[in-house]
Order: sequence, then structure tokens, then C-alpha cells
Amino acid sequence: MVKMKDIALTCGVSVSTVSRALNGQTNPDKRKAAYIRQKAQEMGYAPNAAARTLKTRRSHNIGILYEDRMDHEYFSLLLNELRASAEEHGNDMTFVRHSLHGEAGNYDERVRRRSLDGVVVVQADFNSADIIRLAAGSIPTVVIDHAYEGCDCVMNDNRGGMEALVSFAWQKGHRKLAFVHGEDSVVTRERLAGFYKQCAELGVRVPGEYILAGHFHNPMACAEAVNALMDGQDPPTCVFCPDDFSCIGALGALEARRIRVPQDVSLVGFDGIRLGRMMSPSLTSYLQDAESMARSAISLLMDAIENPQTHRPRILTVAGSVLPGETLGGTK
Amino acid sequence: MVKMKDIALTCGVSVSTVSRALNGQTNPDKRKAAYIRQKAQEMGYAPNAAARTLKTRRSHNIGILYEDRMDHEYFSLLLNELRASAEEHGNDMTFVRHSLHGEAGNYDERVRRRSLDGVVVVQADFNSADIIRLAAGSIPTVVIDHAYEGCDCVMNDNRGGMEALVSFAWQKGHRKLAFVHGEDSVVTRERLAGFYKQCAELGVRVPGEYILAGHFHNPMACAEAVNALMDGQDPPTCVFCPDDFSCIGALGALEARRIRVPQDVSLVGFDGIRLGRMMSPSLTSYLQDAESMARSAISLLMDAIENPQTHRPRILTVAGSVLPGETLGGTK
DNA sequence: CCATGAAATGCAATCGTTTGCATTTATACT
DNA sequence: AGTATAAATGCAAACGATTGCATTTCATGG
Repeated sequence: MVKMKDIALTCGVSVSTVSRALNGQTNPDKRKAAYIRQKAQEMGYAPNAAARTLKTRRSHNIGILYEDRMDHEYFSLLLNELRASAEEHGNDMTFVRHSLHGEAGNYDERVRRRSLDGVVVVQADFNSADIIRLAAGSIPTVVIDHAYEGCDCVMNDNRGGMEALVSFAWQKGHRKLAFVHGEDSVVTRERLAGFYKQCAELGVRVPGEYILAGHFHNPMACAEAVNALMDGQDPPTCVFCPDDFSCIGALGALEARRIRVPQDVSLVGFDGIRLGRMMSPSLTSYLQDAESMARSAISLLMDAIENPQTHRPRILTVAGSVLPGETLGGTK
Repeated sequence: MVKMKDIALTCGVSVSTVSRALNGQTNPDKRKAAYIRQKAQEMGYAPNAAARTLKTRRSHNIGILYEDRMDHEYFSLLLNELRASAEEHGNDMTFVRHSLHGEAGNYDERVRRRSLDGVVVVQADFNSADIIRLAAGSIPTVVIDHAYEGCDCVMNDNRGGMEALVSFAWQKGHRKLAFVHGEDSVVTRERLAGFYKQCAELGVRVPGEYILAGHFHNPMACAEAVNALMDGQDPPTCVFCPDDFSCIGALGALEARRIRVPQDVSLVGFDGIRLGRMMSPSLTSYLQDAESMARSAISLLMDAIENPQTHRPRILTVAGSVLPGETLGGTK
């Protein structure tokens, strides 16, 4: 493994000079610096990140906290954009371990151990003491799709998205709107708020039995909820699902009952996954702008890392867009 | 940031003793070691990975090389299982950067820079000189779904899977089997081999026009190919697609032509994505055993890392299973 | 030609661990 | 009790970079 010392030897200069030449300092004069850089290149030099981190206390490596399985397209996309954005800022991306040999996690400890410059919390149990401690601590942290007091957050515009979807359904003539929502969380509360607000705005009455608790990313739970809705006295004409994946469960449930979508009942998802556009009937959904969210998150994080004294935590909301599809039709 | 020196001071011992106590060496006697460990815990000590890496040349961090977007469920699953498996072996997982500030990648250099103990190549341009250099180099590397001479590889049983699918369709009465395959690669060649072999075995004639080149994970390309097949003189009764996602494109194309699936034409995918089971008609597919593949890959990698002298590269094949679905029906 | 100041360079300490070797302390045996 | 032996401990040198400070080099102007 070639190191600065080797380069110094070959070039007949000191290690300090090599360091300064390679790091683009002003000191070594241009010709010599260029020469050193060329030699370094030729010799296949790669700076040792561990040594650099040890000395400078900057690892140029950011942590990604992702507890769940990575089979949710929205999160996969987010993850990918985060990585791309991190790379653009010259950072690597390391997963922060959840558990090690079965023992539960102490995220703060793991981040310090690897000298990570900051962390993006993509998906986690937001009520766990461990995450809360991390968010409240002094390590630069950006949380996605959850809001903590005094911590940087980037959220999809769940409220606005829901409002837009409700309006969209209303324009198509729907007046009986049901909402199967996901687990209690900031996301769910925002969507509920948007749903209620827009219904109120449009003068749509929402009977209590039209609001059901389901689960995110769980087609079976959504199917059950839809069955319950259809068994009710006065079934809705349009059902909003927790997400696209769940929506597909709803689709299956309706089909099993010989209820046609969208002729008899319309369905609306959330996320805007690619498959939703390909399948038939295509899903009506809300496309979250994962790329924009990721860029914002990394921007916030970089600012927190580079300007720790002036940085003030912010909560950013990123708008998406309604994605029209065949599951939402007009009413008779 | 509390370090060994601080613990040493509080405990009235030397740094070496702290180090040995914490690393479970035999040296310090049990009582003292326990005391030191307890103090360390109390003081919130986290070992500095950078320092340790610098000294020991082991980072306990493995690289993941993933060039493409992470929106392919099979790869997402694989990635997740790799991470879980890596963690079980006490390793973190860091993405190996693809490009930095636009400049193309030199993977070898990036791996050395971070002192990564090894790399898992999940998805990459297997023909690029850069990947080939990495696979041929001395850094422990495991490649997934591609075969390099003298390098550890873990492959899904593409050949066997294809054979099983062909048999399955044959049992259902299909005799006109078409295959839209993905980009040229080891995976595609294996699947083609399996397809031809099993057809030959069963005495099924395969006209040249039944074999079409498509693309992986590209529903539109697959739809086009299926259209071409249907426009032919003697359309097949069953079409094998490059993967489930593409298969959905085929489904759409057939629907657009008012060809019913599976009554008129059957479809078969590959991957076994979860959505395929939820949607309607559900997809007939081949479920790749991502968990098993990931575990094998990490096992191989750990062996290569820990026993560099005795380790001999191997090519492992992991079998999956046929996933019956509604897109494959019997023939009249 | 020499004094002067700026630019270039090198020296050496440091970051937090690990570890071989020397030294101290404890243990056991005669 | 004295000695041989083993266990425990500490010292100090790495690992590969960065950087403040001292020193050298060099160009410039008087």
C-alpha cells in the first residue's frame, strides 16, 4: 500500500510537502506540486481515510439509519438519491447498524465509533428512546418523514398531497370518501389532517366508519379494511389507501367480491411506485419527490456539519404531485 | 469523546491494560477487567474505528458495489440480506462510490482508501475494465450473478430455474414456448441454456422467432417483444419474460390487444417479487432465494478475508423455486 | 552585495489504538 | 523462606496522515 512517505522518498521531498501538494494547499510551487501529484498518480496512491479521519476528525462518511427491510420502493428510491447526493458532496454512505449479535442498538455509540460526520434517519421506530436521543444529541442528524423538535427534518407534503387527492376525487364526482390510513405517525396524522380539511373545505361529510386504521405496506390489512367498508350500510365510492402496495391488496379484495374498479368503486394509493403505472388498472396515486427530498436532506446535513455554530435546524416540506390512474373513475 | 486514556486515568491503570480488558484478552485478571469494562460502559466509551483500522489494517467494514438505481426489488432484498448478514459477522456496510464529482470510478482505489476488508459486487457493468480489475485483484471480492474466473461468485440457479419453469409450462400443456430474454450476460446465457435444454429434453421445437432479445426491468421493451410475437405467423401460447417487472409490461400489451391472460396466452416472469403475488392476475415466476444468496456471499467473503492464504475462490449456485400464479394456465 | 520579507519546506507532535518486549507482581513448589 | 515460573502490567513504538512552528530558500530593492 503506497503512502505519502513513499511518494516523499521518490520525489525527494518531505511528507509535509507531499501532503500539501496533494491537498491543493498554496504552499508548494505549482511545478513541484504538479510533479508530486503526477508521481502519486503513477504510484497508485490512495489516501488512507482512517489516518485522515483520526487526525482531522472528519470522516467524509455519513450514516444512513434504516431499520426495516428495503423492499419498499419509495424508501429504495430515497436511499438511492441520498447516496447520489452524498457522493456529490464527496461523502461515502455507511449503514448504521441496527443490531449486533442480537443486542439492541445504541445508535449514538455506533455513529461515534465510525466517526460519521452526520446521519440521515430514513426509516426507524420514531418513538424509540434510542432514535430520540440521537435526534436530540449533538451529532448532525436529518430525519426523513418525521418531525422532532429542534432537529432537521425533511417531510413529504403529506397534508397537501392528501388534500390534492381529495380534490381530485371530488372533481371526478366522488362524495363518499373513505380513508384507510397507516400506523399512527406524523405521516398518518398529516394525511388525516389533509383529508379532513379538504373534505370540510368541499363540504363533504365524513362518517366515522369511513376512517379505518390499516398498516403501511400491507396489502392484506388494506384488503380487510376495504371489505369492512363494503360490508357497511352505505359503502363509499372512493377509498384512499395507506400506500400503493396496500392499494393493490384493496384491488384484489374488490375483485374477489366482483366489484369493478373504477366502475363501481374507485381506489387511490400513495407513493407513486413505478409498478402502479404499469399494471392494469393503473393506480391513481401521489408521487412523492424522493429525489428532491434526498437533495434537501443532504443539503441540510452538510450545512449542519460544516457550520455547526450558525446552523439552525429546519423542517422542510417537499411537494409531490397527483398521479392520475385508472383506479379512479368518475361517478355515475 | 471519551477515549481509552480517560478510562485508564479513572481506573488507575495504563492504556494497554484498558485495551486488553476491553478486547477480552486473557491478560488482565477477571475482576479488574470487569471493572474496567464497567467503567468504560459508564463513561460512554466507544472505540475509535479509525484508530483501530489504522493500527490493525482491518476495518470491519465491507463495501457494497451497486451501480444502478435501487428500484429493483430483487436487488433491494439482496442488499438488505447482505447488510443483515454482514452485521451478524460484526461488519458495517459502506457503499463504494461510483463516481465522484463526475469523474468515473476507480473502485480498487476507493476500496483501499476506506480500508474496506472486502467487497460484494451486487450490480455493475461486468464488462468494464474497472470491475474486472477489482475482481482479479487481491482485495477479497464476491460477485453476485456473474462469473469471473478465479473470483468468488454466488449465482442464482438461472439455468435450473428456467428448466423448472419450462417443465411447469409443459405440464400445463404448453408446446409453443417463447422466451424474451434480457441483456447479454451470464444470467441471460444461463437462462437461455436452461430454456433450450429443457425444451430439447421435452421434445419441444423452438422456432428462431420465438427467442427475442429484450431488456431487464423494462416493461416497455417486453411489451414490444410480446407484440412482435403476437404479430407472428404462429404465436406462442406461453411467453417467458426477463423478469416480473417486464412481465407486467407484457401483461399490459396483451390486454391492450384484448388477448386474455391466461386463457389465450400465458405469461411467466422471473424474480418472484411480492407485488406479483398480490396483483391480478398473479404472476407465475421463479422466486430467487435472496437471503440464501446473501448469506453465502458473506460467508465466502469472510473466509476470503480471514483465511487469505487457504481460501480458494468458488462459484456457488443457489436454487430458488417455481412460484405458480394465475398468468400461467392450461391450454385448450 | 547585503538586508529584508515572503514563500517554500521540513521537523516533530499529534490523532486513538494495538502490541512486542521489558518489567513487575502473584503463584506454586521445594 | 527462597526460588522458579507464570501471569499481569506498563512502556513505547508503530499505523498514515495533518499542521503549527521553525528554518531554509529565494527574489527584491536599496
